[in-house]
Amino acid sequence: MSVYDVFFERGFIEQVTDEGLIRELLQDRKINCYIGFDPTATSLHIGSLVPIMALVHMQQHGHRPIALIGGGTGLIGDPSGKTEMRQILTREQINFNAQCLQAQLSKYLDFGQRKALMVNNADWLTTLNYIEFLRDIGRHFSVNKMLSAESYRQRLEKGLNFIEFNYMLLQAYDFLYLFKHQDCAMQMGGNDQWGNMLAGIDLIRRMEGRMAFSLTFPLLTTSQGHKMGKTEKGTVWLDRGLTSPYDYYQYWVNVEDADVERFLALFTFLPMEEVRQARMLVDADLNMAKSVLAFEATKITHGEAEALSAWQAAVKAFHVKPVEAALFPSCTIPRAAFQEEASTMPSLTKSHQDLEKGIPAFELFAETGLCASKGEARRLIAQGGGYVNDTQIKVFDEKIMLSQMDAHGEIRLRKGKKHHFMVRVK
RNA sequence: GGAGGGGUUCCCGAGUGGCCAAAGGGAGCAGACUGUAAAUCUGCCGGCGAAGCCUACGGAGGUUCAAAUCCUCCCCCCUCCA
Repeated sequence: MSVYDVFFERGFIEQVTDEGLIRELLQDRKINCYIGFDPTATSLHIGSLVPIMALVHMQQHGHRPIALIGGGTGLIGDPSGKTEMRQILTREQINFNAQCLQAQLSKYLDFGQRKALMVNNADWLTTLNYIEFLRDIGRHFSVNKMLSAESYRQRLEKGLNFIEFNYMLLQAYDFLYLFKHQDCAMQMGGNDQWGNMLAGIDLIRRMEGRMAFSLTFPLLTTSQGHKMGKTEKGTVWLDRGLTSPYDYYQYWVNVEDADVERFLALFTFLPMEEVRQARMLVDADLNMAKSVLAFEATKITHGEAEALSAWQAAVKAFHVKPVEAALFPSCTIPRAAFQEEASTMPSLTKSHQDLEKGIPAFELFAETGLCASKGEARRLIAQGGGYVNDTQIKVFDEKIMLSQMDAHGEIRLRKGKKHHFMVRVK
């Protein structure tokens, strides 16, 4: 089974330039294939997981993935799919971000023995000579054609800066560069990159007289139409420092019913026969599939140990039904109820004396970060959303006392149904 | 370069001297109902607090008892013309 078949049955493919040829290519040869990642932050988020998984699949099938960090194009800003010009980051920021992303990608891909490559387009883009570039590369681009590209057309309504207008040329040049220097025959990426990819293929044909290929992934939205990963508030990062493994796990557990099967296919390596089992589960039983999804996804990003801890914490906090042995047999999630006390719930340590005096509940909620401010904590408690050890807090300044500590020296706080926090007493 | 129109709280978007911490929608959070789901209904949704105070309407000044609202200068964006 070729990686193309894998992509196909797992729902990775949105568009391809030439299905027949790409199918053959991936079946008959081992190729080099690249995806670009923008260094706009120190970490990638869930939105980048589809491309990452795609590269991992490529590698598993013996192809060589090339992860391109857009250290050079990041200086420009990609207008595709954006309604406004992106904020331009400084060179230092971009460089720093690029380093972070490199480290992050190493967790998914094996870069040893050139089994995968990491390149940064700053290496070749920042030394370009403007006049030469215009003469050699720019001459192949028709402005008329560029303006008709969807990615630019949207922006023409609101205004498009010249700097961004050049983005397509640079990305096309990237492809050409990798085609020539790394024998890279295919580019993959989100569907919003389609126009840019075609520009690269075009450029390669004009300048090298040879054929290159591209494949795009669907732009993931939840079945509610919300985009995944990147929201102002709830960005789910791949970096454990920005989104804890526990929260990461929780994100997947809370996925909408309608998305479970699709996400199992995209974000885990479970065999498709098992993934399809999700379809048989209805109502509350579907939560078992969500546990499996969360466990496997967390395992891939944070490792098995973290996935286990996150699962334990979830079992402890919610009354989770264990996943039946017959379901998803390839998944390594524990099948029995979990006994021991162990938790990766976010926690905080308070001193014995503080609790002897008692801490007003709203202050503690604000301090733990469960609430963003004391005002928010008051409102939360007033509305009945604050709990200590599963008991609803009645008054906003109710004192949290030492007497509420359990045998393990812990006091559990809860905001609503889903957000838990552990206060440890020292 | 010229003319016109804009920049409002996380986003969209009302507001043109006091009734404005600022309508409405979205997003978010909580409650009810549930299955840690969705949908629906309800409440909340700048900060600190008892009242009240502070911080906010692109930036800096000014007028006024009082300014998101008026004036001056500056920055940025859009449209049309060159």
